[in-house]
Amino acid sequence: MKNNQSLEDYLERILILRQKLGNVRSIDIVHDMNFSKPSVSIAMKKLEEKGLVVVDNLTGFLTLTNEGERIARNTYEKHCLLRDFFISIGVNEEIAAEDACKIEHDLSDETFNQLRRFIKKQ
Amino acid sequence: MKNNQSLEDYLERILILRQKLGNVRSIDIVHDMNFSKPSVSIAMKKLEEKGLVVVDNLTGFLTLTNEGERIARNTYEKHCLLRDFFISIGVNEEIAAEDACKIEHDLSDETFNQLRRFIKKQ
DNA sequence: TACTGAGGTTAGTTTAAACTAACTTATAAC
DNA sequence: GTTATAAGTTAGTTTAAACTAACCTCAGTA
Repeated sequence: MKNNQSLEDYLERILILRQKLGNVRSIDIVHDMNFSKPSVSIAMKKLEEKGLVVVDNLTGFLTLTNEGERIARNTYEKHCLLRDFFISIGVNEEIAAEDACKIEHDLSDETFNQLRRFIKKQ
Repeated sequence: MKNNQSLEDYLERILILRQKLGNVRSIDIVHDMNFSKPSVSIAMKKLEEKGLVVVDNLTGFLTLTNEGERIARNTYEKHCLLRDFFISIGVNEEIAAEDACKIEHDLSDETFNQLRRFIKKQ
């Protein structure tokens, strides 16, 4: 996945909202991410086209496909790894989470792996 | 500086090319960054408007203003900090530099400071 | 039954940062 | 002195991801 930073964010957010709310609709993302309804609507359409999300016609409930779930979990795991690392070196929790959000899409797998290894060794 | 990621990159690149070439023109950035001439031309115009760069009419040489120099150095310092940290935990040099490039604009000052502290303590 | 509000869509706009094609201008080469 | 090349600019296009305004549709209620 290149150039799909924002779509990864949406997937991750669906994962997190699912834990919080059970079922997730577009409007929940609108409220949670502070995006406009059209922005989310269009993003969901793209995610459906890419086979990462299924939107239920009747209920509007969003479901992650296997691939969507995989990406969401992967992104979330990176997020947590970075956030917790930042917290562990003394960054305050809110800023740690913000910074993790910003860079979780950009780091290479190699750097993530080495960071994971490094943290375990600490 | 928010939303000026690419401009920071240009400033940093001017700083680095200056060390390598002495004088720096737009065309040097074109070759170094693999951008088109118009992209660089327009970026330099923006940097001039913002008072970060001066372009010599006759020679085309680019000079960083005090503020431009400050930003360039700051960005470069962050780049090196991240790159060296990644290398120190086992990431290969090329990937370390690439990843540093990608995230050097995004991390908060707080996180940079804590990272600096942490590295010193190691 | 008609109205209201919630959720979602359509159409068109904005912004940033890249691009190509085609132009200008000045210098150097023959 | 004409021509070719190098550096830079102008004009217009593309893409991604946001936006607003205005619409549709359906469910619940007065």
